[in-house]
Amino acid sequence: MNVQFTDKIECIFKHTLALIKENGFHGTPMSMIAKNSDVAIGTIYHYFPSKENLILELFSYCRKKINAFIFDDLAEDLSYQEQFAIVLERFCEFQINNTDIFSFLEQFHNSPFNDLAHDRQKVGGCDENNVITFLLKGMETNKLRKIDVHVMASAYIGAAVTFSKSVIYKKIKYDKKHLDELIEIIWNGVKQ
Amino acid sequence: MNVQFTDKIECIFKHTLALIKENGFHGTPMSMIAKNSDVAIGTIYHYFPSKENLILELFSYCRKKINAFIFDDLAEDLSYQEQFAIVLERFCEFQINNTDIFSFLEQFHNSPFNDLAHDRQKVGGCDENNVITFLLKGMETNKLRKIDVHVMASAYIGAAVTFSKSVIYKKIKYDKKHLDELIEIIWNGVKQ
DNA sequence: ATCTGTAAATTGAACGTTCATTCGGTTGCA
DNA sequence: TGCAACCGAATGAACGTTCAATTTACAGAT
Repeated sequence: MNVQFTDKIECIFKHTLALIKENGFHGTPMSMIAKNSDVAIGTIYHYFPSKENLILELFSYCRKKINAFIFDDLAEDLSYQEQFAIVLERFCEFQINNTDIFSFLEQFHNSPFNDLAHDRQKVGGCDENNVITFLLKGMETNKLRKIDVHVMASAYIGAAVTFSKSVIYKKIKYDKKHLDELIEIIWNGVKQ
Repeated sequence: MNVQFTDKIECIFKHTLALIKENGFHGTPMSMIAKNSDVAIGTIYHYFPSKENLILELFSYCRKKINAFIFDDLAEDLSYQEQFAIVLERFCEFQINNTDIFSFLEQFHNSPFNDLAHDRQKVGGCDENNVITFLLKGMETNKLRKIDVHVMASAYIGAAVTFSKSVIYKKIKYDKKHLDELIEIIWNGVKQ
């Protein structure tokens, strides 16, 4: 299967995300994906051998997007604490501005599809290795307390995921004040 | 619809949970629920007008269970900090020991069913009001910092949910040491 | 430029399966 | 006797997938 994304495949991905956010996995038949993407059903099956494979490829596509957004161009010259805040902020920002991807990833993680994804290295839709590596670096340089890194990652990512959901469901307004409060809670909890 | 749970309805609920955890919403037909519960399909439709209604009632059932487990008999004579730790611990313990309920609630929250649940008061499957009330009490008595209570709830519940997932997916061993680390992170982050 | 042959892309009607739901009938109990 | 609980084969709609046919893309030959 071809994996450099042509316009057509990207188009199918985008409409699939929108439909799944609206109707869930089961609620979005291939026929609807085809219609919304302005292609025939046969075309989708030309690129993806099955619906399951489409979902799996879509998952991989989403994961690349979120990881690139969070970790690409992470200014190495900033202090660790500043980077710590930026990663959390980008994480929330991505989820809040890409609710269809966020919704898809959440559904994916809590479905049997999750077992089919070969690489199980993930927390909250984001490639876990990047987060773990980042936190370990903080421990080695004595910026963070030395505790189990997966426990720390739970607090870090878990807070971000739930905060984002609260914003999306309108329980929290997304502004700098609230974000800074969240970052401060976590930083106070994990700093050396 | 009758809502005092007979043995039969409880049996249907239990098997539905197990099946949904294994196969997801779409992967569990009514016929399979009937077979595993040792009743006829017609019997299920005698108690529930539709599959959707069954899911909705099941959601309500699960929510009552988790709330009762966490907040019933919460010793009022303990210090606030001790209660803070116990609520978090019970939250994690429930999820880890009831993975089928946890899995169902996670799927439910990230599906279109969620929009059908009338009362949207929830964080991480647990009735939000209880958590919010508990945290507000901590602020009023100067045990907790006075920041937006929903932000604090994000950190509190989010950490617990993600921690539980990490335990379930075997990234963290569930023992007192790890749990205490998690509690300490959050407590350090929010204490006055 | 024009033609030609081949492979890739695209189409959508048709197929077979699965599933939620129905309903006419049976059992058990008050 | 009546009513609620219970049964499961039958129904019909929805869905994933197939495939034979058609169009497009394009390289090489003229």
